[in-house]
This record gives sequence, C-alpha cells and structure tokens, in this order.
Amino acid sequence: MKVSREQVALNRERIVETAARLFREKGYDGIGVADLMKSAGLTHGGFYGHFASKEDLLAEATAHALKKSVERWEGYLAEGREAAMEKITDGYLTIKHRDHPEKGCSVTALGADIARLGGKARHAIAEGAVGQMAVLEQLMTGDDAAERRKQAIATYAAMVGAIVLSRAVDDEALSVEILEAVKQSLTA
Amino acid sequence: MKVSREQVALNRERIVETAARLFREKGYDGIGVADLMKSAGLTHGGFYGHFASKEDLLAEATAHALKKSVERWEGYLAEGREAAMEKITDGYLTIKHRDHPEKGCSVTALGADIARLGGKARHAIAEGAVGQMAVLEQLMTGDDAAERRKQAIATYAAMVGAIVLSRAVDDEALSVEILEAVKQSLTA
DNA sequence: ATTATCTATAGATCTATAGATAATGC
DNA sequence: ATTATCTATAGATCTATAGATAATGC
Repeated sequence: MKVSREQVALNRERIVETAARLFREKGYDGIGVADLMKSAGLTHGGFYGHFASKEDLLAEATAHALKKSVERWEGYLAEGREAAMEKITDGYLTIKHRDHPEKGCSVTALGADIARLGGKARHAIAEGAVGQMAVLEQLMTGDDAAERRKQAIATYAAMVGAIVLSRAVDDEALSVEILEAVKQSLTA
Repeated sequence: MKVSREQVALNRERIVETAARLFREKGYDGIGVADLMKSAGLTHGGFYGHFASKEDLLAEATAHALKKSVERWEGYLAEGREAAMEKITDGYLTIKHRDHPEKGCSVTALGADIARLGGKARHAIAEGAVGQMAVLEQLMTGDDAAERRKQAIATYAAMVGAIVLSRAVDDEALSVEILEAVKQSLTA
C-alpha cells in the first residue's frame, strides 16, 4: 500500500486543502479525522503519518487558506486603488461569501474556535490578518501612514463583523442589510 | 429527590445562566450536558426534564445573555448620547471583554457555532442584534434615520469584528492595536 | 529494506433515555 | 399520587495508536 514520494506529497496537500474546506464549513469539532480523511480519499489511520494531531492540521489548513486569500488581495493592488478596494469589498461583503464559508475568510469561520484552542492556529490567523491589513493600508486615503493603518484595521474589523453577523441572524432581509450597510460605509 | 416548584424554577434558571457562561467560554461543542449540569449543581440525567435538547438550551441561554446585554445598553441611553456611546465602546472594545468571552457578547463567542447549527439560536442572535443596533441608532449623528441606521449597523459590525480578531490573533500588541484602532474610528 | 497506507481497536468521550428514588402538593 | 432528580446505561461518536500489508526506492 506504499505510494511514491510524489504521491505522498500530493496526498498531504489534498488533506490540507480538504481540511481547509471542511473546517471552515463545519467548524473544528464539526468534522472528525476519519470523515476528513475519507473526503480526501484516504483512510483515517494514515492521518498520523502526515500530521502529529488534528490541531496541527488545523494550523496548517488555516495558514494555507489565509495565505491564498492574502495573495489574491495582493494581486488586486496592481489595478489601482479604487478598483482594488472594489474587488475586495465586492468579494467579501456578498451573499455568496456569507453562504459559502468553506471557501471564505478563515477568521469569520474559525476565529472563535481558534481563539479557544490556542496554539499554532492562532499564529496563522495573526499572520493572515497582518497580510490582509497590509493590503488594505495601501488602499486607505488617510493623510499619514498611522492614520491609514488605523483605517485599515477598522475596515477589516467591519468586514469580519459583517460576515459573522450576516451568517448568525435568521432574518434574510436583516442579513442582506448588514452586508449592504457595511459595504456602503466602507466605499462612501 | 423531588424539589419544590419554586426550586425547580430556580434550578432551571441556574442551568440557563450556567449554560450562557460555559457555551460562551468553551463553545457549543466544548462543554457537554453532563459537565454543564455538574456546574449547575445537578446531575446530567435531570437535564431532559428541563429542556428537550442541548440545542434548545443553547437557544435559551443565548436569548437570555443577549437580552441582558441589550437592557444594559438601553440603560445607558438616559445618560445622553456621548456618555452612552462612551460606556458602550468602553465596555465592548476592551482587553477585559476580549479576555472574558464567558461574560461577553454572544455574537463574538458563538456567532459562528450558531450560524452552523441553525434553529432557534439563530433567531435569538437576530433579536439581540436588532436590539443592540436599535440602541446604537439613537446614538448616531447622521442626518436622517436611514443614515443613522446604516451607521449603527457599520458600528456594530466593526465592534463584533474587533473582538473576534483581537481574540484570534496570538500577537498581544496587534490585538490591543485592533481594539484601540476600532474604538478611535468609532468615537472620532 | 523501507515506509505510506491500511484495518482494527483502545479508551474516552458524547447525547439521550429508562427506571428507581424520595420529597412535594393535592 | 405526582414528579423532579437521581443512577445507570445504550449507542454513537471521537482522537490516537498498534500492527499488517504491499509497493517504492535503494
């Protein structure tokens, strides 16, 4: 049942990507190692050859997802300030993002879980947040760097809060109103 | 082992309050019915005489915690706009709130869990959010009601996001910077 | 020969229920 | 007599590990 080194690397990558998706969708406690490995096309006993623990995988999956997200935002920078800001808010403050946590922001989907668990996953969140905010800083219009940094933090917090709130309420009209109000407040 | 009707009511109340604290502290999956009942001074078999399921308790505990929070905010209104706004942000955007989720905002502590679980708890969140935002609306300075409502939503989202972020990152300086930046952006 | 993955399982949870117990309240 | 709480347990999880298997890579 041994596979090639190349296949081992591919298997590991598939586990990380599957975990990034399933943890965001179901929460850390919402998916077990056995089901997760099954989704990646492997059996659960093999998991511990790749990772020391489920928490280690969470940290790696979170780092992976946030890194991809930061890179996407960084790519928008070339298109100019206004276009970049529009792409970021249009991608984030939408019904599509609200309804697809498995492909969305890890802070909104796993922030509370990770805050409780501690460990390496919290570091992954910090690195991701620093990366996202660094992009936002370049898009802010404040007079000096300190002001732009404050604006970037406030902008990111509002975006995170908007998604958490829009997912948590059972009132569709209110949920959409939250997304719209925050988007308008950030682009006004 | 039967107790008086009065005692039954007190026991039920204590279960709800214990649950409101422990769910916020440990997350919905982080505390079991047995440990929860033990914390309330009862045995776990008795739980199902009070509640149909653990999820029903979550809904009731969330509604209870948010109702108390809305009432506190409403109490500030009598003190005038600026004083009320200061009390709300000083109570929310602080290290104390960040470090004590068990006494804090249910949206930040349980929003993601509840979004996934669905059911009555989502309705409790919606009612709580509507209540908090209604208070904030009265404190906003926009020209018309529609503008003040938008401002209230954006303010609430930024507050929620600030706490989620400040808890999730493992960098103390960054965590404090987030709380400070959002507080300044809301009171500037 | 080495090792990645497999099957099987240990041991510790979890929610929910069944039936016993004993104190309330008619 | 009724019923709130108790003890005990069913049945279904969960993470992690042990040892077998079989294909890679020296």
